[in-house]
Amino acid sequence: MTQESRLTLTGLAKLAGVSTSTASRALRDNPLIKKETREKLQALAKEHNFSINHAASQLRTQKTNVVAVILNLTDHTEQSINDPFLLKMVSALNLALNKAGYEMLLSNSMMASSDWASYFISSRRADGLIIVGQGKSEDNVNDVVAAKAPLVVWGDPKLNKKYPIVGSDNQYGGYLATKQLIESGCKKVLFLGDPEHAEMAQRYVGYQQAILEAGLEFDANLTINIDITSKAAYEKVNQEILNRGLFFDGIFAVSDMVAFGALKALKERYVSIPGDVSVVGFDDINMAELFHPALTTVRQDTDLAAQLMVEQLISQFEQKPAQSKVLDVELIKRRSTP
Amino acid sequence: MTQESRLTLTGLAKLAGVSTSTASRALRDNPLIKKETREKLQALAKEHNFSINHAASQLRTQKTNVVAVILNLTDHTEQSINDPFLLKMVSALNLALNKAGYEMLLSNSMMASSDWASYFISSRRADGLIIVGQGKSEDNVNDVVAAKAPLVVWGDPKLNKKYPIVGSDNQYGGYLATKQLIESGCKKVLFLGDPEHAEMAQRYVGYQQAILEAGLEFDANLTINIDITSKAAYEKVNQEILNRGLFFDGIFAVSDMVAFGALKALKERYVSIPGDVSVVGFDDINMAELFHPALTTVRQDTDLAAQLMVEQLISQFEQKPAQSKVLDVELIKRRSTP
DNA sequence: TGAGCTTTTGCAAACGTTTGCAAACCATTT
DNA sequence: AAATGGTTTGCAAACGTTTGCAAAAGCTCA
Repeated sequence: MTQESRLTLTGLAKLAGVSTSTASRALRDNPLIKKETREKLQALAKEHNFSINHAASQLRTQKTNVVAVILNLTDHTEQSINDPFLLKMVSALNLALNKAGYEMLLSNSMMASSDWASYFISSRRADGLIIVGQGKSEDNVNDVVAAKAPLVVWGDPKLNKKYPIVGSDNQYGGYLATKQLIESGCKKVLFLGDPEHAEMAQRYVGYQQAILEAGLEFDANLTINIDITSKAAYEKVNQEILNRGLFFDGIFAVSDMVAFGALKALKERYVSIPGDVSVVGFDDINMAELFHPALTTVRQDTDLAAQLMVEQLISQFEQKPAQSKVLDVELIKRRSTP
Repeated sequence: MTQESRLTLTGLAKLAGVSTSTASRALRDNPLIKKETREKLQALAKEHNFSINHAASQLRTQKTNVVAVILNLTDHTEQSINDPFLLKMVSALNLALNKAGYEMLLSNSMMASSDWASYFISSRRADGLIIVGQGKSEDNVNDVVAAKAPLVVWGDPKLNKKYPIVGSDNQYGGYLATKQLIESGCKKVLFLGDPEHAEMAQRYVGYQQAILEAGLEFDANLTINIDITSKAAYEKVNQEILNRGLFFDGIFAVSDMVAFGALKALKERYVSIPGDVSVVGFDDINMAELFHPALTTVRQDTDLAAQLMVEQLISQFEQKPAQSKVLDVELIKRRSTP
């Protein structure tokens, strides 16, 4: 036995010579109860190392104080679970949730493969859902909306959906990145990423915008569609150079990891950076500044993002309306551009 | 209202024309119930999108099916929450737990600042605890042990504690890394890390062992004590070179992140790698192979680790004894050593 | 037909909280 | 001394499951 029959609230009450209801109220610091009584019980609880049975409390109050965070990576073609940016997001969410008094239940999309709403919400495992990544399909998310579950999504906030989305200003980010490359003298800037993925699509729009604005002509051959992983980037860049030579002088990589993959391929072929090719990434993960050359990139503020997502979720708990939020992005200039 | 009064098990039973108890058993596929009845109820449940109220179930069964994972990072002097290795560990644990039918409650040490056992276990938030990182102090962990809570720790398994520890063979890892450096011709190998941190201490032992075995003499000046972050490594290596010149020809970095920091400093000073200085890291995070030069390092198998930790925890749930487990490590030779 | 089995179902009592409502208490005031 | 009003407490009924035990139903065989 791990535990000799645990002290219960009723037990604690008996110890203090009061009723269970008084004990309950006292521990929750309800002002109905005389102050001395409250203090006495709280002290007693501490002394006996008592803590409320959460399951019972949940059952009675219908509140779990838990938020489920789901990494929505439909399959291998997308950002991998190991993408540091996603993990950074998770850890920021963890912090923000704890600060707001919620626990975080972390789930990959395996456990509740499809029906998130019924698995997490109607089964009372969590009060709300934070879904990281819109992925390419939004069926899962729509189901959650249909079930009227409290929900916030990390994705592209410009999309006008029926649910609140928090995300960076991806279009402007793509614009900034590409503009920087063009201003460094690049004439043929590669777009390296997946233009069908919601957030990346916006970055792609920004990329095109910057090119047109600079009076350059848009060349579809410069759009390279790959999975958003360093591996895919490495392999594709390698292969492209092999097949077509160095037909570009700049790369806008849709994420830092993609940029790293590209850089690796370039270095192996002795392409000078930023001499022959300049590179700009997206995210500003920790590694960006450690890398050699330090990566010029577009920073996304994960801490603020997490905080906003939690705010929007909590406001739904309180039956208040929630809104999508657009986060400012910032270009961080380092050594992969001249 | 998010939800019109939810369907309950009793409701479902009524719908099917059976008693609540029958419904309960049917859904849990209890062979006591006739097969047709079971199938009928399971179908009905699916149709109405019913799922058991987890809180009620928990209360009745005293089982949560949740495991709390705690990142035990005492303070800023230790590995940061952003260390990719830790995050990789977390994601591996998530997978392993889900596979075993458990949910993962992720916590930094903020929420339940000290009394983990009472916060998570006696309050029935989780069935067991997985603590990642022994840190420098084990007071918290000892409290959990005293409360007889099911527990597994990721750390140094050679330490003979009263609780099961899963971890790599750190001493052998340190030995392998250092031996590799010496065999590459290094005569003065730096130990870069924190020799007081449990796991690192073992790596340090291995480092010394390899040096003595090779007939070199141990030089305390080559032990550089720093926080286990890339930033600390970068700054310290920079400063050391400034003060003492290039007084070493090899670095055993206690983690890949530390290695990256060191590499950055070396590159900025135009030290050739591995020409002038060879470097070996520890962990084999994804970035190790993307980095330039690709990092020679000692791989820790996080997937296997996670699986073992979950196994050892579950065996405690079943009142069976649990043991510490030592994981094999493997030297991955790349380009930062000749 | 009914005794004796086996299979299948239902009753009712938990699990440990929280909370609306009523009761008890206490200090004032008439 | 009783009525008044405010403060502090306790009663008892939920919340929605699970499960030991007993009862009902179905079957076989004499």
